[in-house]
Amino acid sequence: MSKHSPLNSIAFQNHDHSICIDQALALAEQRCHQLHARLTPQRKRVLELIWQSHKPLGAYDLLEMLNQASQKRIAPATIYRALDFLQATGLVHRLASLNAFTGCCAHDSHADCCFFICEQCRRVIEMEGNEVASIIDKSARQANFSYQQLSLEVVGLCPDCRTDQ
Amino acid sequence: MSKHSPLNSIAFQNHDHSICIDQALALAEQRCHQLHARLTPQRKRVLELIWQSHKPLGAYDLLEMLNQASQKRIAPATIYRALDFLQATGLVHRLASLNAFTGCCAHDSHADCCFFICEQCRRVIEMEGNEVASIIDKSARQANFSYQQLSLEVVGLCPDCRTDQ
DNA sequence: AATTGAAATGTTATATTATAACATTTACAC
DNA sequence: GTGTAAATGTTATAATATAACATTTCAATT
Ligand SMILES: [Zn+2]
Ligand SMILES: [Zn+2]
Ligand SMILES: [Zn+2]
Ligand SMILES: [Zn+2]
Repeated sequence: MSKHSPLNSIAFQNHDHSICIDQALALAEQRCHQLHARLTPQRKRVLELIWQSHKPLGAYDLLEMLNQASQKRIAPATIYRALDFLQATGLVHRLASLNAFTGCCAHDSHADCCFFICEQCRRVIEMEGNEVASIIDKSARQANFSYQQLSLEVVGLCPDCRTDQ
Repeated sequence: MSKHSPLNSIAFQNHDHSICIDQALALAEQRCHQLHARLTPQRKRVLELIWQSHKPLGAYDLLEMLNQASQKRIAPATIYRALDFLQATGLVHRLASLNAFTGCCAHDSHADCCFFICEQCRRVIEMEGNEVASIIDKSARQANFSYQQLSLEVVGLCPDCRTDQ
């Protein structure tokens, strides 16, 4: 359960992050091809920036990074459109509690993810396959609530940062 | 399990909401007294506005309501300070996915709440005592993550709205 | 009752995040 | 190559939230 893959939520472990990046980009190409969606250079660039680390980035962070990298100025709408696309294709998540965006690490499903957010170093891991969804499902059924999507954001300290205390 | 109480998350059921309001305000008085915190008229007014329904309100909604009710103009900072206080005393929750605030319905603990949000009528119920926290706790231990607080927001359709489809 | 220090509120300005509306360019199917 | 839809550019603005400092209110102490 700890093979090196961005899909295993290894953000809190020491790892060769270039592999995360490579895999994420490869997945993006593949996914977009399947969906007949266009991973344009701009969208790809945004995805690359998001994958520079496991720390979520705000839209204006991305904007600044893009504008420093090239000469031409880009406007917020451009970033938000790229982010909309990446979310729609399941390549990126928005973390509501941070107003920030992070690459999707999930193997199977982009939905019903659970995020552990380190409040100190800001790194995030994405937990897949936890039992939360099924519990919520049960609970929703009891309440006669038709559950469509959930977002679970857990704040705390990652292994590194908790020992630094 | 369905006695009338705002503390039972009955937002999706027909109920006499004035009882919710009364109980919420009574709890607020009691809680603030215990904590030696001051439930000033302004803070109380904000809490009353939030409890007017089970639909979360944005800070600027509250601002507008306050400013229409009285003559003197109030600035955003005032609202946000009241909201900060109400959150700190555990009387109000902020729903990150909505940028909005809702009265706390929890019996015991203000923490680790789970919200079911109707995407159509906007009403929200707060689920307490579900098993999510313990699962997250287990999952966090496995990941060596020291979990401090979680927020779970589930979007879907309430019983009323799902039949209206 | 006057003093006083902390808490609460007022006030002004500004930061941060996100979207609307319309023009232009680009890529692809035909 | 032409037409069309998608993508991007551009400008303006909406929506949410906070910073910084002045003033007022409250309650404890003298
Ligand atoms: Zn990595
Ligand atoms: Zn950390
Ligand atoms: Zn009610
Ligand atoms: Zn509803």
